Order: sequence, then structure tokens, then C-alpha cells
Amino acid sequence: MSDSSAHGKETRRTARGRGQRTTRLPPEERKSMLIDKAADFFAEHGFEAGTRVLAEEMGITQPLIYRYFESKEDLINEVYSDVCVAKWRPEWETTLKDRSRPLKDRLHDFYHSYCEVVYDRRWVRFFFFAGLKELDINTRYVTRVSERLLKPICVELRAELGHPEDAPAISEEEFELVWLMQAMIFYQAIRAHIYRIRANLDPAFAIDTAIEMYLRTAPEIVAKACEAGK
Amino acid sequence: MSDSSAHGKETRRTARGRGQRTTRLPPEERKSMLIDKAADFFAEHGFEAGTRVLAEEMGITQPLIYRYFESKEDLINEVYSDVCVAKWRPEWETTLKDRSRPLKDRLHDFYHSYCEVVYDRRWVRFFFFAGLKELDINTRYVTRVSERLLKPICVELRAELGHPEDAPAISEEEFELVWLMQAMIFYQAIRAHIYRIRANLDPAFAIDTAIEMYLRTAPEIVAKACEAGK
DNA sequence: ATATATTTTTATCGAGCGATAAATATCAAG
DNA sequence: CTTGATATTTATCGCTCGATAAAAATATAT
Repeated sequence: MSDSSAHGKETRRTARGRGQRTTRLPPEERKSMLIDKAADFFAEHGFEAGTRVLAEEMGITQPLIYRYFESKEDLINEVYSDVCVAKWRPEWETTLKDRSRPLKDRLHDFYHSYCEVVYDRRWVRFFFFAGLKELDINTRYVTRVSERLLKPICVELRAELGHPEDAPAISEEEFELVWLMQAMIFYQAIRAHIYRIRANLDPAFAIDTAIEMYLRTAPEIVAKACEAGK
Repeated sequence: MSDSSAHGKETRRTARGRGQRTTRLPPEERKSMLIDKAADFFAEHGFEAGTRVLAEEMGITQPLIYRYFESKEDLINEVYSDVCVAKWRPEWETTLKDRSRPLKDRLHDFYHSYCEVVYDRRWVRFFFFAGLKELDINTRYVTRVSERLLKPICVELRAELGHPEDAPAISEEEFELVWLMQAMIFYQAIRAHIYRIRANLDPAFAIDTAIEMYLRTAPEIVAKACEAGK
């Protein structure tokens, strides 16, 4: 209460007595603003952070949140969808499978697009907050990455290297290898937004180098997997 | 209160009326038990988890915690030291700098030892919980890894490849490259303990492959850095 | 057995949480 | 200018949190 007058004078507010009042907003606009601000807020302070502080940062009062969301959990779920799930681009899967182009080019295009999404403070932190809690939304996302992106890459790699499609199933080693590439690229985001140490280098270096390292190491591992199955 | 009788019958407790009482313990023993249980507890549920549940899981009452720790923050700090900071092994730094052996062997020894420490559920989760909060203990640890492990690796790599010591300072590219190796290896721990998907493959595969990929890619990047500075 | 020391529990405080209901201010239509 | 609809605030409930102080139970020494 001591800082209720210390907000400074926001443009959208009119000082009235000791209270301040927000200008009325049409519901959809207020709701989307709420989701947007809540995204920043929970990404920064975690899901346990209080709704009163969130409301204060938005310049509204806390009960107003509950006009637009049934519960805090409800709000967080909508925000998570907005920040993480909704950012999935179906083009990723088609790009990776387009055999009219060299795999290297496809990987470049895919990962540069992928990183536009995941090299985002909100995205990374939400993802890890959700992962540390046992929220299955996180597990489901990882499964999706695994099934729709990484496994297809393994398949495409074999095709690129001229191995028959019906060779033995993708080996654990092949799968681990593509996870290593994924690790190199995604770890940039972790360093930047969780460790808060940003590399002074273009993220493109990590992406390009990771792809290069993957494609150089792949042939022998794929070969071993294919001949082991015969 | 409904589950106060649902604990099952722990050996150390004697049922008395509706309450249960713990056998007395010498202070050091109680304190170390507290740190150990708290490590599991906070690693699992995060720092915001309540002291009452922690106490219940230990079979003691909540105020007893405050006989051994001034505050919850105090407890968490001691646990963090115990779980993360205290696990640092000085031998890592000496191993990496021992030029009587090939760098590849040193990296193997170092990373296998390093992973004995960090492929640990408590370690990983504590590290990320601390990172997501702005606890500087995390930042300090990352700085330490960077300064005492990764940068030395860059230096040793140059020596191994026969470049003069006084060549230009380690380039951003060289430094990024060693971070890529670190990423591949540490990401295993993230997958296992944050995503909760464990690879069915020996972690040694990731370690060995990551080192191999690093050493294969390194020469051209080191060469570029050294000739660029002339 | 009794007394003493100290571990552990019981009881409780004040603050903050998510959430609800009622009052109030604002905007648009007539 | 008045009226009706509704976005927003005020006031408050019940609960849980971290923390403290006093009471009780246990172990040890005599």
C-alpha cells in the first residue's frame, strides 16, 4: 500500500483519490493484453508468482483477472499454448522431407526457422518452468519434436546417404546423434535466457556448425546401423 | 489432516494418540538428514514448495526445521552448496592441463568424471531451479565452468594442434565450439531429468561422440583464428 | 528414582495467496 | 440528460505460508 501512489503516472490511468482506474477496454482486447503481459510475467518469475503483482504490473486490479479466466491455472494454460504450442510451424515437417533439395539445405532452413521461435526468452523459460513441474504439456512437446522432427531427420539422412528405406529400423545411435545436433543448437537458448550469458557471436554460427558436425559424423554411424541389421 | 494416519508405520515413529513422535536425534545427524531430504524435496518440487510438506515427508514437524536453519532461504542455500557447488572436483582442472597425455584422453577422463557429478537428478534440477530464479549462485557456477574448464580446453587444444601459445587470444568461434561440445554432453542430463525421457543408450556414447565431433571440427576453426590474428 | 538438559511438538501470529460477491464507474444508446 | 449494460474496483473469505514462543517429551547423569 505504500507504493500504490508510486506507480508513476501511466497514460491510461486517471488519478482519483488514492485509487487509480484503468480506462475501459473491450473484452477481447483486455484478454489478449492479459495473456501477453502474463506471458512475460510468468516467464520471468515462474508459475508460483502472485496474481496481485501481475495485475499491478498491468495497471489493473487482481479480481479483474478472474473475469477473463476461471482460475490462475486456466490463465497459465492459455499463456503456455500461446507462447509455446501455438508457435509450432507445420512447414518444418514438410521442409525436412522435401527430397528435391540436399538435406544440408533443408536442415539449414528448418533450424533457422525453428530458432526464430525457440530463441525467445518467453519460450525457453516457459518450456523449462513447465518441464520442472511435471506438466505433461512439456513431455508432449518433447515427444512431438522427437517424432515429427528428429526421427524424420534420421530417415532423410539415410535416404541422402543412399541407404535402402527398408533397412533396419533407426538405431539408437542414429537417434542419439540427431539429438546431439539438437542439443548444440537449443543449448544456445538455454545459455542466453536461463544462464543469462549471451554469446557475442551470431547464433547462426552455432546452427551452421552443428549441422556441419552432424553431417560429417553421420555416415559412419548410419553405415554401422545398416550393416548391423543385415 | 485426513492423511495424517495414512503415512504407514515408519520404523522411527511411535503412534501416540493422533500425533506421531520422532525418536530424538543428535543435532548433527538431524541436520545432515534434513539437508539430504530437503535436497530431494526441493529438487523435485522447486524452491517454492512448502516447509510443512517437507517436514511431513521427513517424519518431523515443521517448526523443527527452524531449530537447525534460520530461514527457508538459509536451508536452500546450504542444500544448494551441498548438491551443486561442493561437488566440484579440483582434479578436473589439473587433468585437462596435463600435457603428458593426448588431449583426447584428457577430455575423456574429464567428461566421464564430470558426468558422474552432473548426470544426477538433484544436481540438474537444482541447477535449473536456481537458474530460472535470478540466483547469482547459478551465474557464478556457469562463469566458473567457463573460466576454469572451457577456456583451458581451448588453450590445450591449440597446444595440441601445434599453434604457438602467444597467438591471438582465443576467438569467439573457438570458444563457441567448446560450448557446443559441452552442450551435447550436458543436454543428456536435461533430457533425463527435466524432460524425463531417458535414452536407452549408454551415456558414454554421447560423451565419446561429442568429443570426437569436437576434435574433428576444431582444427579448421583454430587455424582460422590463428591466421586471422597475424 | 530424580533432576537436568535439550530435542521435539503444540499453538499461534501476521502476511500473502487464489478466489468470490457486491458496489461503482464508465461507456453507448435513446 | 437519462438510462441500461458491463468493465472495473472495493471488500472480504478461507487457506496456506514462513516463522516464533511456549509447552511437552525424551535422553542422560547422578
